[in-house]
Amino acid sequence: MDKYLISIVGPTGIGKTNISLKLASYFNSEIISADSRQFYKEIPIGTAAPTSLELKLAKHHFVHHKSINDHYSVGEFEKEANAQINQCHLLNPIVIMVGGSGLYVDAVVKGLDEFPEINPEIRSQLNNELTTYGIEKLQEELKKLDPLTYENISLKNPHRVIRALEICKGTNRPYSSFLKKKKTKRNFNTISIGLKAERSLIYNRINCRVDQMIKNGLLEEAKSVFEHRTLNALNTVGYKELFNYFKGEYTLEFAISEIKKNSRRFAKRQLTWFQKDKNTQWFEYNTDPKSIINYLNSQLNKTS
RNA sequence: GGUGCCUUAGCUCAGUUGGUAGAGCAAUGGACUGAAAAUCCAUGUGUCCCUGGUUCGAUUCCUGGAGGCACCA
Repeated sequence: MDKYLISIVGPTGIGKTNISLKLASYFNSEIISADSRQFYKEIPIGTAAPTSLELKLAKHHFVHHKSINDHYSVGEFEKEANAQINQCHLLNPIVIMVGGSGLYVDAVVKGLDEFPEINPEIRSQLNNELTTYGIEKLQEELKKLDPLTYENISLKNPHRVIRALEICKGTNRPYSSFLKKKKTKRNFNTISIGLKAERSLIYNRINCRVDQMIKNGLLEEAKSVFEHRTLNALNTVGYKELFNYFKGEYTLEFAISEIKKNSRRFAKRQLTWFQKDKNTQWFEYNTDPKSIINYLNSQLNKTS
């Protein structure tokens, strides 16, 4: 039988974890997480990571395998996840991936171009330049070093401009010269499943889930990592707002409503990303898992 | 019961010396190649409370009504 990766996508709070467990149980599969915040073991509550009980129901990878102090990137994830999927395929031709981070999902399914490691010093220098001279200075630099990228990216987006510049400076080659855009060959076929729901329903679920997180001890969790608040891993919905509360800039009530709002906006961005992929088969959030399994079986038979 | 003020976008409100209206927030659409729960771009959605009157024309002025707030009884 061919090897398969079943990729489950959808906005935050729609029930991806639950479906992934049902499918894992049916196919006796292991689960790869593609969630850029559930990697971090210090922040399980605010990231709605699978509970210890759920983690016991199926073997999970890339959940709580990193510390907020670790450097991690989508490039490393792509390599590790692929290695892990190949490993899992030795035991079972079907592996399940769940995740809400579109870039991370695509990295595994579609692949990224190869970039060399860049000394992090370069990025922090560019960030200093940004704060002292403004984005225009960086835009001019990019125009000189890589006119092609200058034409193609959003120049008002500091992350994009700095990423391109750090490659140019770190390699003495234009960023654009690394973009091959060739189809990455994988050892497996991917079947994409999307979970959807009416917008108002998604928003209600998000609002309720945030209240539940507060009851489950999100404040204590956020407090315990407050001293590390400048780390990238903590530039995360649910934490940054509470940090403002701890600093006295927000009332608790306002912080909570901001968490809800930012979660809603995050869900909207996820939908924008996932809707692009025309290969995804969409199901209502409350679809009986049996229907999804039927669909998957029909796809598995078709291609093998 | 009396007096005064208010009623305009989902919310808080501005405004039109009479020519059917605009801010903030919320919301919506989009982008995305190692920061991605990050970062960035774009977009105004409206019985201007109702009813008559004046007027070429009323959301705006006037009459009456409804609702809200405050003070006085």
